[in-house]
Amino acid sequence: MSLDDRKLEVLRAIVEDYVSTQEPVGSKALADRHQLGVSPATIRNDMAILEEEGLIAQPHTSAGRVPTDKGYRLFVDRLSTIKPLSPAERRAIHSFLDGAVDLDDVVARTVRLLAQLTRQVAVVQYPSLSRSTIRHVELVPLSPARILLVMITDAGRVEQRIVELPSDVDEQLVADLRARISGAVQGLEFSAVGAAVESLPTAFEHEDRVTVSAIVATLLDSLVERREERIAVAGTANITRFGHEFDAALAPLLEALEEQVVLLKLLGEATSPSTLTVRIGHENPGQLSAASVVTTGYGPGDRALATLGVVGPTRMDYPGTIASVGAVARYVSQILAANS
Amino acid sequence: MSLDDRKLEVLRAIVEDYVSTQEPVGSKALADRHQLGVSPATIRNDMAILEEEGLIAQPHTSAGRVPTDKGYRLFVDRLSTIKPLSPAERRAIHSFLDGAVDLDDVVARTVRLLAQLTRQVAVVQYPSLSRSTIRHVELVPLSPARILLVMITDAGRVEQRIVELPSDVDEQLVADLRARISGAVQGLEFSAVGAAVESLPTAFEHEDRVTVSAIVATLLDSLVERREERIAVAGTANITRFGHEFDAALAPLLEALEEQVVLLKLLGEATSPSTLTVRIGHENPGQLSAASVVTTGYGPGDRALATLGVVGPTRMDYPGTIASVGAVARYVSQILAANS
DNA sequence: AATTGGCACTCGAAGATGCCGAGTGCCAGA
DNA sequence: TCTGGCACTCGGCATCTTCGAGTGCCAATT
Repeated sequence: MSLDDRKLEVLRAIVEDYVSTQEPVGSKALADRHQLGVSPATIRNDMAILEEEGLIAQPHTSAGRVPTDKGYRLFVDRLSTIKPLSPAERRAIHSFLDGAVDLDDVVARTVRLLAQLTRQVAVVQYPSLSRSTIRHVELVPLSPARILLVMITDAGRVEQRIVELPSDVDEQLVADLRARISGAVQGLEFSAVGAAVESLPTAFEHEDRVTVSAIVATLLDSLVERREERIAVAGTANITRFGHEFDAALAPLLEALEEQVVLLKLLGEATSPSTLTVRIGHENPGQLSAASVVTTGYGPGDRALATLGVVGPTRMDYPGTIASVGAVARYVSQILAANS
Repeated sequence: MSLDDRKLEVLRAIVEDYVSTQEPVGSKALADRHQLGVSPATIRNDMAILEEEGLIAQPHTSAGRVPTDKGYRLFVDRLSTIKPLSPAERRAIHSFLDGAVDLDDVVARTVRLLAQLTRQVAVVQYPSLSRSTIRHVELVPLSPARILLVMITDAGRVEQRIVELPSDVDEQLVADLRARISGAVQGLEFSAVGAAVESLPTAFEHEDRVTVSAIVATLLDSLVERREERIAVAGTANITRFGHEFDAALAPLLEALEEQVVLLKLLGEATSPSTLTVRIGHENPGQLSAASVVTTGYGPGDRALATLGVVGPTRMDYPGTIASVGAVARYVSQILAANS
């Protein structure tokens, strides 16, 4: 027996009720709260079939039904319509983000906004260096043997590193090198920088090559560094609302949220802002197999420089969360585009 | 009746047992586990007096005693000796912090180290700008109407801001201004910068004053900005170990740890690394009245630029925590001093 | 063939009950 | 001042009972 429309309707009703009440839902409650036009007994038969299909389950014999991960998956893929944001939510997004003064501020505000809108845990990756292009490179001599290397990306991100040189270096050389590096890499993607600067040292006098190599090496270093992937998290206090399934699993979850590595895996590859990824329950790596994750990419003008999203219980309001994540990603992208 | 030595010894025993077992401790257990040389009955009499003094309390009639905030206070002030760190802990501190490449890295490592050592929540403030001195100021023209302002402090912190100018400006003026600002503020504390640059615009041609004022204003701005007080937090997962008192109060605690304002109040004024502050229970502001906080200042060569510390349950291992916080602060201070 | 009402059954949640024992306070004696 | 003895209190725990929500199945109806 296949799943006719009414059975799917029953599944949708179960998901919606369970999300809002956080309690297993029974056939009677369903008949009362939704206009399905059939009696509880009929619904029971449908539920038996949905259960056979693995879409819903009973926590224990005399309880109502709860959607399984598979059930949520079907709901998200085929049954849910995008819930439009309320005017208040739209206003919140604009007023929250409009005051941002620089990139750090944009990210900080975005993550807090998302946490507040979705009442879940928000995660925002800083625009990735490797996918950004270089707007400007600067070398500033601090002392004879110390140089400040500054890089500015098209997303407004400023990276700086202090380079300790093996020997003193004169200002003329620095200025010269600055001009050459600038010329070589301006407008390039970071991922292409390596090839572009590789041959630079050979253009210099032999005695200067050590110095030049040191600077070039640092520049390359900072491309692969830990800071390349900074991540902001907010709304961790919301996990207390995730429900009793998490009472025992709080520690692993909190640990996961402090681990860069886990978070990066979580956010995954940046997708275009118009595509949105939903990962449900066991579709996530181990520590997070009881959670769902909604992510999408963002960046100036639809170029996905980084990923943002939220982490919540599998029993989350998918349509609402999806709408919020999408709207925020689009608006942040606009702001970044305006600032370039 | 005053508190003779044995009663204080009983209090110490109660604190130590309660900290290690997390359970109210009774007279019998005390007599068994400590060599007090008296019988349980005697201990009971002593406990009755300690209770009258408000140093210990009974959760309910037929339970053992638990130290009150006042009891912990007395324990910390007069009964606890500093617990020397284990060699393993010393090694951990060194190996953890020695690999740090720059200030951000030092802070990031410190906060994780503290969380790991104390198994509590660690909080580290970035070296405060206003108490730092300026090592270097740089102005980098990015485009005709855009300048990058970079400031480097003696703690190695690099602050940068992009200044949008009202009109184009030529490079000569920028270079000139750079030299003047540099001369005026180098070596000064940030808090003294305002007075030092105030009169700068008047030294320029009338037509340039608008530009100069804009740059000076941004410079002053960045002194009072939100980023002035960045704070790193780690070990939030440890709150799950804080005990059942916190089960209900998890959300407020997590919220407090995300709120800059609360954290700043928590860390308070930076004290010298040799002084250490312990705030117990209700001595803390509202949301944290169930927690204890151990903080101390740190900075290059005993100049307290910022504060670091840990937040834990009132029932914490004070001697151990105090030793860890102190040792970490001292070592970080050394590292900062070495880098200046 | 699908739907429905009826009905017996299951089983967890929530109380009620009773016991156990840790811990106390008090007292009389050393 | 300390100690052993003793009666008392009361929370925790295990056990038992009750209650009812929810189910599956079946025979009757459409």
